[in-house]
Amino acid sequence: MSSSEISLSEQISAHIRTAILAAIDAGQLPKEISKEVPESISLERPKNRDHGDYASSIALQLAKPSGKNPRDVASILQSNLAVIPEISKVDIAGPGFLNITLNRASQAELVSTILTLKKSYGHSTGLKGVRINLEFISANPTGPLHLGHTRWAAVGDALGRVLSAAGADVVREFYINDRGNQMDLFGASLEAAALGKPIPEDGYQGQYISDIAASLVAQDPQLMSMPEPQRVNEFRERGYAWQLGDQKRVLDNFGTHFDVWFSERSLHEGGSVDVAMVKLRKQGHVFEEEGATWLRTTDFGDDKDRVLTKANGDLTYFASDTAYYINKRGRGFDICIYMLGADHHGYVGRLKATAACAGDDPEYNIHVLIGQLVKIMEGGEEVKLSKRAGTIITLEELVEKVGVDAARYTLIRYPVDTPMILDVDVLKRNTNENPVYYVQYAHARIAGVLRNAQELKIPVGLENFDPSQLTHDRENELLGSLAEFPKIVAGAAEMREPHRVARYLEELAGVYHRFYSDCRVLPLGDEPISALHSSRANLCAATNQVIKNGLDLLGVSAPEKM
RNA sequence: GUCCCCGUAGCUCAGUGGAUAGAGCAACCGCCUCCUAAGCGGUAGGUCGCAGGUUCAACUCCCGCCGGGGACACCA
Repeated sequence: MSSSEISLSEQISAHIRTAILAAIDAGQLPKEISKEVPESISLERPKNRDHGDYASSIALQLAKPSGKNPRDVASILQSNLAVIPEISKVDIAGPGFLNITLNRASQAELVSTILTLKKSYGHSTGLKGVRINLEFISANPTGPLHLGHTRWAAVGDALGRVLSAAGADVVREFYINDRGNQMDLFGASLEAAALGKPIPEDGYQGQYISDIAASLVAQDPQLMSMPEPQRVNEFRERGYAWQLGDQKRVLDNFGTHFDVWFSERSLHEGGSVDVAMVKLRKQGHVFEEEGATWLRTTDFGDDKDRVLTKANGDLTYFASDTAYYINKRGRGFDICIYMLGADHHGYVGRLKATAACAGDDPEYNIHVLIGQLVKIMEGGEEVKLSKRAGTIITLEELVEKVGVDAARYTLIRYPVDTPMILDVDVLKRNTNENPVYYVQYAHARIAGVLRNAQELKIPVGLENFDPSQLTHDRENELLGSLAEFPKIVAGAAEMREPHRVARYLEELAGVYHRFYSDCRVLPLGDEPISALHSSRANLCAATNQVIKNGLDLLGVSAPEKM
């Protein structure tokens, strides 16, 4: 790996570690602290610019074990670090922070790195070789995708992209609950609607049922004259196909794509349930009681044991879920990520216990994300949603109102474990209130500058880039932000929190706008073209690459013009 | 009753144990004879729900309260 592929902060971090070990060898620090020295020294970017480009609190951490004053420890490290070429100065501040200021030219080399790596700047290898099954949405094929599904459609897709960028081998999977009572109710509801009869008790209401029924009959009028039970079965199966096709179409328009559409039926027909049962029995956590077959999930912290097979011989949904998990692991996935709605939070304990019953590590092999509710505001008040009354907002309706970019971006920029309120009126506005425009505008603005640079025949490209030109504080700030990107992406992947990428982009856009107001990129009037113009244009190009890469991770477009 | 999530500026919310807790909006004051003003600068706004504990260091971790939301089936 060439040095340009290791970030400057990683190099500094490694230098600090070397400096500590050297100090121990030289007897400046006691030998006993060797085991206290972390594998990688964490650096942070100080909020306050007076505190340098990077800061480390390592001296504070090592002070106690080495029996020294933290400022003395810092002072020993300071002299060992000062000789490193990339570092221009090291200050000791406060109780013993090491504040490191980088040599500006070496920091500016980042522009070359970004413009060389292009799309892959921000990719990492933290999850290399890890096979991840990412399951999200998994709606019943009995109705349109609603607001809750939409949150997952955006966040799940972004998480998939982020995990891939971190090197993981990701398969996105949609589990189709196409088996059981709900499907029968769906079929019966369609049939009733077609015949003009009242929808059955607990059946599916809503205009969409009559719409589907009508188009099924229009496709094949003979449906109406079929004998029972064939007719209701046909309504169920054709309705299923219609609805699933509709969900696929809507998700496709939304930019969310799945690698696997996994049918619950296939789980049963393919024998996965039997395989799972055998495996669980072998692990010794299955027992019979009161005529039912149970899984002793309480062995692993669940609050009660769960039924696999009911007394009447039917399999429970829990049995399907369990078999599905074991099936995923059987397909070679190391980590199974589930993205579930808040109403499923009771599942977390049992899913983890299930994994443990199957002999897996519930802390590693399975990861459950619980998404909180999305409320929607329009015209200054909350839109009351009720499935029964048919006032649901679908993914498609939301996209019609605000567009794919605004919908995706807004849904992604909040952590999923907090309830969010989505204000339709704000999303229609092209102002700072709507952060997606703030970020996209930065991209469009830079694209405009670069177009002008080309027209003015300013030499761009790396052969015209001189890092020593970039000495302005704003340039330094911008370079610092650009350097953060790979860490942000890796952290977002590790924590399964794609919203961190969105927040970072807002920060980066802000830093760029400030740079833009203070640092003129293109020559003014008759000013001759200089190396500074070329170097700044390259800095702009690098910034745009990073914004583009970030927006790509969110599935949001990066417009050239606005 | 048990479990999960939340409580940070007037509002909507960020904040992986670090220094003076941040952003956008709303309020007020400024900045376009020249690169996109969908932008930038400034002022004002805080007992980080309350009380303990751990730590050199707590909005962050632990314990207990208070307040808000949600979940608890041989339902799907």
